[in-house]
Amino acid sequence: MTVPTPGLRERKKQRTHDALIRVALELFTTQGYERTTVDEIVEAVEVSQRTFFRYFGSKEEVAFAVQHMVEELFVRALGERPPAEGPFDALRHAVLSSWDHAGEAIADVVPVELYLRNFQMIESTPALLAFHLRRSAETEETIARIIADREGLDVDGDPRPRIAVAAFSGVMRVTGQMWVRGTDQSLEGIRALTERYLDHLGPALAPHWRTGAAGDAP
Amino acid sequence: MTVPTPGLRERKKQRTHDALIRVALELFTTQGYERTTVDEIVEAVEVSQRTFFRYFGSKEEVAFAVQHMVEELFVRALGERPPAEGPFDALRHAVLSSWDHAGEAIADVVPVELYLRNFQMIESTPALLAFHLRRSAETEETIARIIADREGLDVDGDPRPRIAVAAFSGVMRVTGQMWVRGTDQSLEGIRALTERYLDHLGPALAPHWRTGAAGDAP
DNA sequence: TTGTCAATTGTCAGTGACTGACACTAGCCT
DNA sequence: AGGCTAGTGTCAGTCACTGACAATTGACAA
Repeated sequence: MTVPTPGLRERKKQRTHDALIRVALELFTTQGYERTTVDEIVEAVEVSQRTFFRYFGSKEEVAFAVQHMVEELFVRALGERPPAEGPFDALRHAVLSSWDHAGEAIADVVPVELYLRNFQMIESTPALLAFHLRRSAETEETIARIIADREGLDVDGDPRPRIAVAAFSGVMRVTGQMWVRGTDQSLEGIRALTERYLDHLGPALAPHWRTGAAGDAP
Repeated sequence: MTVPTPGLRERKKQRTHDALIRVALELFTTQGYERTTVDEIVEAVEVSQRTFFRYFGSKEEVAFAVQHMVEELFVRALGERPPAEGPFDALRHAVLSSWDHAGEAIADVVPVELYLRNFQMIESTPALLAFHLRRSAETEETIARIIADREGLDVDGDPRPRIAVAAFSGVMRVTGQMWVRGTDQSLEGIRALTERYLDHLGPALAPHWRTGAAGDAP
C-alpha cells in the first residue's frame, strides 16, 4: 500500500501536476484549445515550459488527463465482471457501471462541469479528436485482450475478441458524439444513451430495417 | 466535362503535386515519417516550403493523398449499390468491390507496392494513425448519411445508420490492422480478410462464444 | 508579338510546440 | 551539517506552419 504522507517532494509534484491540469482545462474550455499556448498555462501556474513538458509529453496529453482516468475506470470494471457473463454483456455492464462511479472519481480532480465542457471541446477540436481516437484504439487492444482472456482464447488466434470490441467501441464513440450534441449533457444522460444505442446494435446489423425505430433523436 | 488538354499551367501544377506525393512517400517509407522533414521533400522536388504547404495543409496530408482516393472509391461503390440490398450487405459489397478496383486506381499515381508500404507506415506511426482515425470518423459520417438516404431515414432521427456504420468501420479498421501484421500483404489478401472478419461480426456479438472458431490467425 | 492581368511561386520574418544539454535548487537521508 | 539526487530553470536549437509581400510566368486580348 501507499504511504500515508508521501513526503514534501511528492506532494509538491502532485500539486504542480494537478494545477497544470486545472489551469489548462480552464483555459482550453474558455479560449479554445488552439488559441491557448503552453506559455500561457505555465505562466499561470508559475513554472517553466520545460517543467510542463516533463509532466506531459505534449499539449494534447494534459487535455486527456481526466479522460484517461475515466477509461481506466472502465477497464477496471470490465476486469471485475463475473466470468460467466458473455463477452458483449460484460462490456455493456462494465460501461454502465463505470458511468455510475465516474462522477465521484472526476470530482476528486476537477469540477464535473469542467470535465463535461472539456469532453465537448475534444469532440470539436480536430487535433484533440485525432489524439482521442488514437488513444481509444490503444485501449481497444487492451480490452480485446481482457475479453480473450475471459473466454480462454488467444487474441491472435481468434479474431472475435478484436471484432467484438471494435464494434462495441464504435457504438460507444457514436454515443459520446451524440451525447455532446444533444440537450441532456449530464452523466445520467450518457448512461441512458449508452443503453439505448447498445440495444440498437443488433437490429442495425440485421439484413433489413423494415421495423420502424424512429423518434430516437439524441 | 473537362478539357482534354487543361493548359500548361494546370499540367505543371499536377506534375508538382504528384511529384511531392511520390517523393514524400518514398522518403517516408525509407527513412520513416518523423525522420523526414518537409525541407527534405521540397528540396528533392525543387520547390519552396511555402509551395508545399499550398498544396497540402500539413505534412500528414501528403501521406494520405492516395489513401484518400481509395476511400472515395469505396464511397462511390456504396452509392452504386442496388437499393434493394440491406444496409449491411450494401456496405459489405461496396468494400469488396472497391478492393477489386483499387489496384488500378492506385497504380495510376504511385507503384502499388509503395502504397502498401505507406499503409503499413500509417499504422505504425502514432501521428499518422491519429490523423487516419480522425479522417475515418469523418468518412463514417458521410457513409452514415448515404445509408440513411438509402433507407429513407433521417440520420438525426434514427440512430441505426450511425451505429451500423460505426460497427462496420470498426471491423474494417481491425481488418486493416491485422492485414499489415500478417504475411499476405497483397490486395487479394485484404479482400479475403475482409470477408472473413465481416462473417465473424454476427457471431462475435452473440450472447456466448461456445462454438470454437479458432485457427483464424491473421 | 506584345502588353496586361491574374494565378503561382518564392522570400522573409515570425509563432508555437517540443527537445537536449547543463547548471542550479531544494528535499532527503546519514 | 553536508553530501546526494530528484526536480527545476535557462538556453539554444529544430521543425511544422503562417501571413505579407515581392517576383515570376502562363493566359489571353489587342
